[in-house]
Amino acid sequence: MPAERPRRGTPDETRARLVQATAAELEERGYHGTDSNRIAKAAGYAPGTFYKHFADKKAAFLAAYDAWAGDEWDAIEGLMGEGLPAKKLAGALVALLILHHRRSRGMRASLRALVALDDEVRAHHRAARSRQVARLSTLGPPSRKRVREGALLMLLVERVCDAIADDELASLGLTEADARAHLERELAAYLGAHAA
Amino acid sequence: MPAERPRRGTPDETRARLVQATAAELEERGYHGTDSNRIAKAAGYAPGTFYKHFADKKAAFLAAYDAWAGDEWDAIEGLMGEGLPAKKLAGALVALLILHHRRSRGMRASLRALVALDDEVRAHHRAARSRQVARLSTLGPPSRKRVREGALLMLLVERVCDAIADDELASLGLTEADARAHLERELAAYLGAHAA
Amino acid sequence: MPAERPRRGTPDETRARLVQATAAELEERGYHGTDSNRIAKAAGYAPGTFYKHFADKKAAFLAAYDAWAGDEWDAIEGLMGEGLPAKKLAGALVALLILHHRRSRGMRASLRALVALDDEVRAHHRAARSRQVARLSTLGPPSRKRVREGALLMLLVERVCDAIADDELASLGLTEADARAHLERELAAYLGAHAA
Amino acid sequence: MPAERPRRGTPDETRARLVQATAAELEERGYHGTDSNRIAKAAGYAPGTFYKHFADKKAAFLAAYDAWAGDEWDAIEGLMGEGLPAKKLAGALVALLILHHRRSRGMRASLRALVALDDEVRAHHRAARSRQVARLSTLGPPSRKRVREGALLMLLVERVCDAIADDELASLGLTEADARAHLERELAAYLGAHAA
DNA sequence: CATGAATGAGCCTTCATTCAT
DNA sequence: AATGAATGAAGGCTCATTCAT
Repeated sequence: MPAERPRRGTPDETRARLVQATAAELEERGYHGTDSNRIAKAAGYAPGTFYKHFADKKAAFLAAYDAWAGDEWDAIEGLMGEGLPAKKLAGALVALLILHHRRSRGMRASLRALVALDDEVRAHHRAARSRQVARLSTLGPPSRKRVREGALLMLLVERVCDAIADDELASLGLTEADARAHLERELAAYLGAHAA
Repeated sequence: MPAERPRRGTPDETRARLVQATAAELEERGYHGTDSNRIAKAAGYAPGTFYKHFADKKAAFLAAYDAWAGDEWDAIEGLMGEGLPAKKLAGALVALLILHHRRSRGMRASLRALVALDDEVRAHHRAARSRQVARLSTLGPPSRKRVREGALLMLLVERVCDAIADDELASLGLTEADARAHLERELAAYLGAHAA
Repeated sequence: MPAERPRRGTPDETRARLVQATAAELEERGYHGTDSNRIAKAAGYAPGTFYKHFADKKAAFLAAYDAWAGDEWDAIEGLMGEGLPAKKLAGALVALLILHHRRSRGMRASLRALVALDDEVRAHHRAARSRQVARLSTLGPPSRKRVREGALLMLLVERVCDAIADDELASLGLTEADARAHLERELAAYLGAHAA
Repeated sequence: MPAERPRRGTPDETRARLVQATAAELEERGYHGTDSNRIAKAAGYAPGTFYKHFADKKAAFLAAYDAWAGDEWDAIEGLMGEGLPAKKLAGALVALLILHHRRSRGMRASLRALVALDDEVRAHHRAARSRQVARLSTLGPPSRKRVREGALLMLLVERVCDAIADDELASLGLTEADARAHLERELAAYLGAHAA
């Protein structure tokens, strides 16, 4: 389904379309399941255009990852700035994160595979991680202990959201309600302690 | 390093060597980073031999996964059968799991990528998961609540062990000691409640 | 290093800059090692500009070749018009030619490859060759024999200068002094016979 | 014209066919004018087969070059071992070399282009050169002076044979008879001096 | 006159898989 | 049971060239 293509546009628009097409392809077929020609075509361009905007396939992947991670954290911060009470906030955050993970199963799966095997992707991911922790720290008094708890909580939340997004729960004997409730409880505790 | 192998042996020996070579290659280069010829050579066989023992590359991967998961759970059950007190047991389990994860970074990364994108691998993985939960249930009184807690704990443990094995902790502002302590605490709580 | 250039100028200036950039790129990377976009950028222009001035890549190559060959023969004639004695003249000529070859390794290598395989380049080159022989003939009494000797001498000089410029001598067991001396002797003999 | 292909042969035969096809393609279209798929097909094989025998396109080129240079020098040595008188020998050598060059215009043109721009090819060529000079030295008393003369003669012979093979003579105002006579004279002088 | 985004054919190379021996 | 030469579809990437502005 080659999208309607503008015969000429600003580089930024073109790049944005390619990044989006990359994300969509990643979602549907994963990093090793698509190819740059396919991505270009999905965005409405010829193969060569892809390489005017990315040095290689990996670069497009990283750009899509950055866009995705950026969106997620913008949404998180937006939500946390609304001044909701801990319990409500926890519920809203969990809902937000699950939604986000549901929309990025393929990307997250590819990310893990590449992080484990590719040094460049790994370095990129680690840097993004550090930035996330830093953003987390700005959301409250950054004591060493709180950062520790926050980071560990992030890992839990991430893994459980993945399990939900990947329909893994049934095989674990869990329902989505179980999982949500657990996350909300843990999050509320973390957020409440901060408020206290 | 094409292993020097007896060119003839029982089919089971051959298959076992191929499975092991698959695991080793997976570890070093990941599923998309190796190829069946390479695996065959590493095991000391010709390319054709690989396809005498596996229908395709994926089948070899699944066999390697099964062997790996089986080993892990055998070790877990062995440890839990030793009758250690909750705290000691928690420490031993954490050590065991970290070790196991360290030895299977590549396999686990490949697993996640394939589970998310490949229906066959997903079905296989889900079945294995259910078996793991079942094994967990036999270790104590299988109340619904305990199974739930156990499953959620498994997810946490899995994710944190991955972070340790993948050297992800530093980017999260954590030390390995932090992570271990957290897991041991959670595990001990779970195991202690059971004992009571 | 995209040269900073006046974006507007007379077409001739633009063309001259492109020809020069072509020569420079040819030198550094050879005909098949550069591309028209690169040449345009090096000259300070956009890709399209290249094709406003040359029908295709080959045309730019031929223009660069013509400029180069023209320069060389102008220099040769300039030197020969100075009325030096045969021996001195031979020395000066050899020095001049070596210098010229040193500055055009890439161009000469590309030339040979294209002449052998491309009819258009070949025809162009043959025409240039004939002009060179004609110029040579004007430098003395154009007896058939002398033209013959001159042409054969040109081939020797060309090949030995190439060997010098390409650092090929060592592998032949020769020093640069050997090669120079040989050329100077042969040239002096040719020139001396003419004077006589 | 995909050649009749043996469904299975010894690696050496296959490789030999590929080397020969490489030489033929080089001849007809030059290094940058063919591609590995085309060579494989011309030899009667699929694309993948090419890469079972050569690491890359360059390796096949070098193999073809080695075969060509080896053949030429074997023929030269064979001739020189026949004990012909200097004059006859010179004539036979010139005929042999011209024939050889006529059959390898494309290869020689590609060689020069690659030697000038590719370090690996250059190193390979230089090593071959040294071996040729060494072979030349074994053909007579290896005084420094003789080696020098021999090497310079090699350059002349090479260039003039190229000019003959490339039909360059006419544009130089020379006939093939002129060129042959010149080479024979120089060669006979070199060989005669040795005999003396 | 010059731009530069876009093109798309095509090259180099890989690798899961087959099959005659 | 094992071999290993061979396959061939396909993927990553390049680059000469065009054309709307």
